[in-house]
Amino acid sequence: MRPNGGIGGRVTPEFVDRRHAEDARKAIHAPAVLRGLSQTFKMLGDESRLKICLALSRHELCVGDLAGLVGLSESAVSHQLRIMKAMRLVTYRKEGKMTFYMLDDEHIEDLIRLGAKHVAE
Amino acid sequence: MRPNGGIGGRVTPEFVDRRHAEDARKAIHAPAVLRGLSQTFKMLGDESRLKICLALSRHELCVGDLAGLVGLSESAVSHQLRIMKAMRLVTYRKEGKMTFYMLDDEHIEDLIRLGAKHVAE
DNA sequence: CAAACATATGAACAGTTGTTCAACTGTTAC
DNA sequence: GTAACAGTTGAACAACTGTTCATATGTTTG
Repeated sequence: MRPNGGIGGRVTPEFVDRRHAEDARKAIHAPAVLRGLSQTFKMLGDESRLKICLALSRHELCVGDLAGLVGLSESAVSHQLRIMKAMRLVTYRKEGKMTFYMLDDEHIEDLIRLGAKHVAE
Repeated sequence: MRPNGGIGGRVTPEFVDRRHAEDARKAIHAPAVLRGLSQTFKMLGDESRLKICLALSRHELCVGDLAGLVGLSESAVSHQLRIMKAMRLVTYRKEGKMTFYMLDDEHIEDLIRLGAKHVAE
């Protein structure tokens, strides 16, 4: 269960502080939830994707305008949008030769707003 | 300002939807805030770091116990803790040969809790 | 039909990331 | 002192990530 049988590192097989460790164990979510959580944060952990989310927070936008706003090529934006779509962060609507993207989840905006509070320290 | 002068891609120099683009521009934070935001999310975007944050949400813990809880070597945990310390996510307290780490910011827990809501869909 | 446009996509590439391994520092106990 | 322990650190490496470039798809206009 505990890796590192190497030269340095801990040898003791049990926890130093059993009570705290038990509490901590309970605080760690199930693997599936954990994966989803970290993936959601990872999506917002990229500056380009974060900008895309912010740009879409007001209205839907086409890929070209999105590219202009975030300062990326349309190709790069399109690649990111595909990932974000797969992660249920955005949806799209087709109209002629254009594709309009919009946020798929209102929670995302709350998440960014709360994150901003942390940054403001 | 808009990259991609290549073969494919948009040629139009202006925004298709000027109103929406203006609104979107306002919604995108200043570069410094943006960087801080994405870095904060990136910290939580790694499953190991996320587990460490969750484990520390109840009590302080020493490196060895932390390693046991998240299923990593102490070396790996120590490396992560160094990064998290630099990002002001955790602080530490030394006691003899042990080092006890704790969360440095109560906002982080709120952020994770809100993220969990998104995952629950 | 062809040309112009908006977007999508695949391969390739550079840069980053997280872990491991080995060695090292500092502390406690004998 | 020395041995055991707890933690830190640097180098190395594989895996992943985001962008670019070229090309492809589908739509509208003449």
